[in-house]
Amino acid sequence: MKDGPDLSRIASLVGDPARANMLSALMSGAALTASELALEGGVGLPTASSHLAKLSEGGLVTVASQGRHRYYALAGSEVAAMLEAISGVAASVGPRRVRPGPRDSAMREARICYDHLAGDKGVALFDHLTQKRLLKASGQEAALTPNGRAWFADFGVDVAQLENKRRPLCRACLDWSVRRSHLAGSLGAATLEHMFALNWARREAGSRVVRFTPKGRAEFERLIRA
Amino acid sequence: MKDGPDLSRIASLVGDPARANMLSALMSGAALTASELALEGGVGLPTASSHLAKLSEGGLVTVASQGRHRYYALAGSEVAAMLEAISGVAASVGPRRVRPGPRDSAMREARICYDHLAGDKGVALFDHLTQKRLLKASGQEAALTPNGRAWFADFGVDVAQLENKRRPLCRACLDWSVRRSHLAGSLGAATLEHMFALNWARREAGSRVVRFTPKGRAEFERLIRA
DNA sequence: GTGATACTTTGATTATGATCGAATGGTGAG
DNA sequence: CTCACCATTCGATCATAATCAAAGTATCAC
Repeated sequence: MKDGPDLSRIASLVGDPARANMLSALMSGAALTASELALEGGVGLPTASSHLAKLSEGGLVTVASQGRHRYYALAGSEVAAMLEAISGVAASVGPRRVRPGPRDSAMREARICYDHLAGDKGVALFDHLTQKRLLKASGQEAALTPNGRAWFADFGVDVAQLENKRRPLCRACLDWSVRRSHLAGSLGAATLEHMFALNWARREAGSRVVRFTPKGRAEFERLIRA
Repeated sequence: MKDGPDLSRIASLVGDPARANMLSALMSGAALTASELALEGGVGLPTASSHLAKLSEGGLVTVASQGRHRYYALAGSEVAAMLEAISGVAASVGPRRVRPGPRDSAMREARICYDHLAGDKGVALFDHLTQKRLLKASGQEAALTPNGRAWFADFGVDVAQLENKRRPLCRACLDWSVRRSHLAGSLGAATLEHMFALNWARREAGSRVVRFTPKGRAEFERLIRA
């Protein structure tokens, strides 16, 4: 026994309902204050503070003090990917959630995953990119082809600028609702950003749901049919 | 809050040290009896039994009664993938494991992941396959090209027979030590099986470590250099 | 049948940690 | 400087669940 890294240490951090809810909220990619997270977690401020200290100590979240606020955020996309993986299992072996509900179906169609697009729409985009050989994916790695570079330029995303950053340009992130990959990395983030700028979609306040406008929906369809 | 599936329910199952050790042991892919798992978990038989009941109830493991033995196994590769994802985070933000130790480096080189090859060797194989366009991977999905089919036939794996099974032929599984993908699915399992049959490697008793023989190491090198 | 083995259940104990009220430490506004 | 606000720390309470001993159930060997 005691092979490999200590699973239980990390898992038990996620294993508390209050902390799990906080982490879910942080999956939106936004940095939230302790009070906001207390609300999300359904606990009092002192309790939330103690939880956040543990998460921070455990390396799952980072904290940035800004004036009298302290902003908490996920420690990285790796943590986000892990949370998606757990969500996947929870959904498949899950408690057979009785009524999916409208919020749930909206989440399945399009949502934020850390900072990029997930759900049916995210997977559809990823599929299109790989099928048209605009993107070459192997496992969690992914790389743009020359054609892909042109495609994104045409769409309006400045790939060259993104490449200067330390963060990987393309990543494949496993989607919990569809169980297939969607585009992550700085390119994934920039793409979603651009869709917001084009007014194709907007975020629903206080949730991970991304709502497409009728126009946006049509344009998106056109984009991935072309 | 209460977006998506219930993370904490699953995570808390993995969050207990005894259960985490048991699950780690099951990552070897073998089905183990309750007494063996009690040993792995470092707890008494009654305790282990209670843990196993919870894991089974939670859908993480399956149980098969055979005579007076009850064999427990991971519920599926999805659960295995989740455990690898958690391992990845645990390793990266980890408790700065002081001494990696020989066992650890052996695990990094080659180990069993559920039923296929993981570690440096597993990733090297996967890289070779995708680079030579023998395998086309996109996210967690992967598909053999015609060339790839020939390559595996040449190696000695009967692909056609594997395709009849319900289980997917190819999958990409994220490796916790290397953080890149290795080959999973029935093809991944059959490949490792064949390597054992060729005497290229054997399993170390009571652990996930796969030890390559000198001959096996050389042959493997040749295989992925060709 | 009897005894032995493999496992689960029950019940009681104990330890861990989640929770909140009250007090404390910083930060910004006036 | 003082007040208001955000957040953490402390202290005490309380609930959950991990643990094992002992008893119970089931299967196999003979």
